[in-house]
Amino acid sequence: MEHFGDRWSLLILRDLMVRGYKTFKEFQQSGEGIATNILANRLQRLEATGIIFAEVEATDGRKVNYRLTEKGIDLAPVLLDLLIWGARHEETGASCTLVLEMEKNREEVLAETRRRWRERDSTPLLPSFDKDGTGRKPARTQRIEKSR
Amino acid sequence: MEHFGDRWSLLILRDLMVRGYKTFKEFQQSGEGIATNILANRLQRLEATGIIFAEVEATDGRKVNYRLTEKGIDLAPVLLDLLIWGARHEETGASCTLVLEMEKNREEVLAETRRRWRERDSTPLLPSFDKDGTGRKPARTQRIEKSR
DNA sequence: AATTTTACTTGCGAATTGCAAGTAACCCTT
DNA sequence: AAGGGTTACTTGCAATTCGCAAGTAAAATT
Repeated sequence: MEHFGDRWSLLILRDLMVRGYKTFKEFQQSGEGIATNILANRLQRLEATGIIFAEVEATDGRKVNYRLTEKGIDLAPVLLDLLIWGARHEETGASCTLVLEMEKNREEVLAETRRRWRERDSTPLLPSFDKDGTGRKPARTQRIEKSR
Repeated sequence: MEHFGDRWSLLILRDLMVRGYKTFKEFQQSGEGIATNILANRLQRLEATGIIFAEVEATDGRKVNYRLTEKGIDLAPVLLDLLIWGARHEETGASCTLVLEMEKNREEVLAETRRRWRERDSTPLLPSFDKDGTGRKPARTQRIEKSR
């Protein structure tokens, strides 16, 4: 529990899980403006506690991709519940209705999230975080809903 | 999400929800040793964001009981998932097996937790936190399990 | 009336954080 | 193959926050 007792660790995990961020630069530019020394420190700590791990990208030796370990993937329920709570009680801009839809399909969404992280598919969980205009679908959540 | 971005807020909420703590003094003596000025500040912040509220005890004008609002009660799933994650991946002393039992009865445990908080019954959710020797049962979790 | 209990403040040194700048390795272009 | 750009950090310092010890005020107990 003490791993999340700071301003940034939870936000980094959210970016990792919900948005599809992987690299130092992506986290750094993630809106809230984390200082680079703090970001480096938090990534180290999360790695030291076995929640994430770093791997150098094969095609580009500069880039380090941060990914969730199994221990990190197991935090998915926590993050999802936080997302749901935020959607219900805070104004999170858009995507409230989508998140609250997810609540009904909690187990399916979690299974899909876990599956995607295991096979290193880091498509954003929420479409509002897919701002690059590629139009990728955000996790097939609608499809999941219908397939019950 | 930024409400929990510090070392103590989550711990206070855990004490409030899982242990049955209500008063300033209980939080202060809660093991980890929070400074009184920080505790006062965090209680104020949690109250300002509508997660808890303070009420003076009727029978003793000195005591202030901190209680969860509906918004705070809605954080129960997050805390439960954190508890489960901790039981699985960290050494939490005792009660690991009990917490992992709760995972199977997630909905029942949550319903019971919400019910108890609504009617202001602050019996500790976990027996390891009932150290006063009164021998009160810790939330009837066994009973819940059998009543499926 | 005096002491104790409870819930806080206040002041100050210590630790943490944020900001700006710098560095090193790697890639890409010419 | 040399220069410039990109990525992932580190370093130094100022500003904020935190932690500790002590103090205060109101209510209860003796």
